[in-house]
Amino acid sequence: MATGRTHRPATRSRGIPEATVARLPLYLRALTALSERSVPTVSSEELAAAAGVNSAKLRKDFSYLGSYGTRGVGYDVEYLVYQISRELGLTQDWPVVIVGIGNLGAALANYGGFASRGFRVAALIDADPAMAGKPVAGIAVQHTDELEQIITDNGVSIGVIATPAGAAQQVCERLVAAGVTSILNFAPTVLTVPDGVDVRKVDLSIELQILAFHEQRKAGEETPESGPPAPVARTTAAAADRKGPDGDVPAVMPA
Amino acid sequence: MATGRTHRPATRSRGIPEATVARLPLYLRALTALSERSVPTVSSEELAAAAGVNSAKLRKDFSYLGSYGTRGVGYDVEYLVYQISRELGLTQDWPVVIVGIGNLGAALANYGGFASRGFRVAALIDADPAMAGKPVAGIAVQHTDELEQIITDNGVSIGVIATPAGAAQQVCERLVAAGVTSILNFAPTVLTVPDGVDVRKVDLSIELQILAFHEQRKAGEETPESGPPAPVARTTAAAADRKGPDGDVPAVMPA
DNA sequence: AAATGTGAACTGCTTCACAGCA
DNA sequence: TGCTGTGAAGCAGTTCACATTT
Repeated sequence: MATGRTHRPATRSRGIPEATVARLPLYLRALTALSERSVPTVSSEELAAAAGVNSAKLRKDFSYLGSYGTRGVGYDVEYLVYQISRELGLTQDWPVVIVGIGNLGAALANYGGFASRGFRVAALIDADPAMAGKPVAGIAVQHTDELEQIITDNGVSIGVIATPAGAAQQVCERLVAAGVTSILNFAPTVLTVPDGVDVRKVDLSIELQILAFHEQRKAGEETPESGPPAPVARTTAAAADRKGPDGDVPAVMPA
Repeated sequence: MATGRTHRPATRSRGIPEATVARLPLYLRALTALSERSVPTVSSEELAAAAGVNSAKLRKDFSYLGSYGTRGVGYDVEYLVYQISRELGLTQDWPVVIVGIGNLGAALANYGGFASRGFRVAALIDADPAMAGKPVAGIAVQHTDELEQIITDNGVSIGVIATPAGAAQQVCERLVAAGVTSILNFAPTVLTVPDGVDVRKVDLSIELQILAFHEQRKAGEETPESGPPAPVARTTAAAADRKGPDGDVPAVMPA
């Protein structure tokens, strides 16, 4: 096997827990809003509410960065904005390429919050020759043939994949071979990458399916009468010859 | 305070851990691919590889659903597809509305994997009167005024928010008031919802920022010489009057 | 008096390793 | 023999509660 991991092994990075890192952008966004309203200081309680977390967690998170608060007062907004930005590596500019300029790729290219905070769209790349040269979000689309050249010339280390699922792994391999070490994958596929390359995925249908799971349970609980929704009696029809502890066999697969 | 939580409190749902629920769609996708290739059975090892997880985790996950495998053999692909679909609530059809038909909303509407597996786009809604009536992905966009009517008439319980950040909370409240109990939020805002409503968020810039964090660390480690990247000497200039244990004050906020 | 920073307890998730079964 | 299913151990993340500091 090619020994490609798929997710970062959740190793603490320089002592900051992964879960904390994932919340820093949230805090940063809340702090930026406060900063724009010229609010000078904020308590863990207030900031936590704005970020949608609880205050103990927020304080613990900040404690990994250092002691940036003042007891009895709170946190200096501007100072924290800077510290978190620096911790996240946003004081430098990250050139990013987007591969696959369909509906989604175009939406991403047009997304404003992109350029604003440390990221810059260095190039848009698509496999369709008819797209080449067309401007999307003010940037001319380039053909996939030039992918390696673009990565190298611009020192790109972050790539966004917005291609169809079938093309994603191959695009991924070309990006990695050309020097990209962080990938944000919107294609509904598991990407296999070498060690040292980070992949994060965004997957609409997975999110919907998770929602459907909980939605289904709500429907089952409906009657606010019995406590737990009762084991739900999974046996619906003839469980017959199946070995499952319960459950029925479908005649035909749904969907 | 309005006592609105933001995230599900990670309560085990009918005994299935949240982390497991989040992986079921992944297994389902891998299994569906096997099913299409008419593969009859699969081992935990093979399936785990296809889904990008390790096999012990997969077996543990499946053990929460029941004993659906056969020792010495593996899992029956068709049977598992059905069991997972049912567990996720995909044997029924979920009507979904998408609010905010900009670049992103249109991309979502056009996304194929949507309709395929248990979800159906019941309506596209936008606040721009000029959009009303225009077909996107074969569906005529409707005006926000009709939101409540649409939700009620179609029995919609899942809503997708793809509006600008400023409009998201208000749209969210209208959706919830009209009966929606699950929301997938693409707007970069923290949504506040009443208990009983699930929110999941998809946020491009958060994902990029997390990648940037790790990318920055890679750059710091570059020289594979010293072990840990050395406390990085956070003091760059005059730390002066600041109380932080170290760290410098920026003259002007970056970004 | 107010709010941070943190040890300690707790909860949940992952991994191990092997007993049990086909 | 081969592979599942699962207790038990280990690890990461969250919450509690309070000593500490301004």
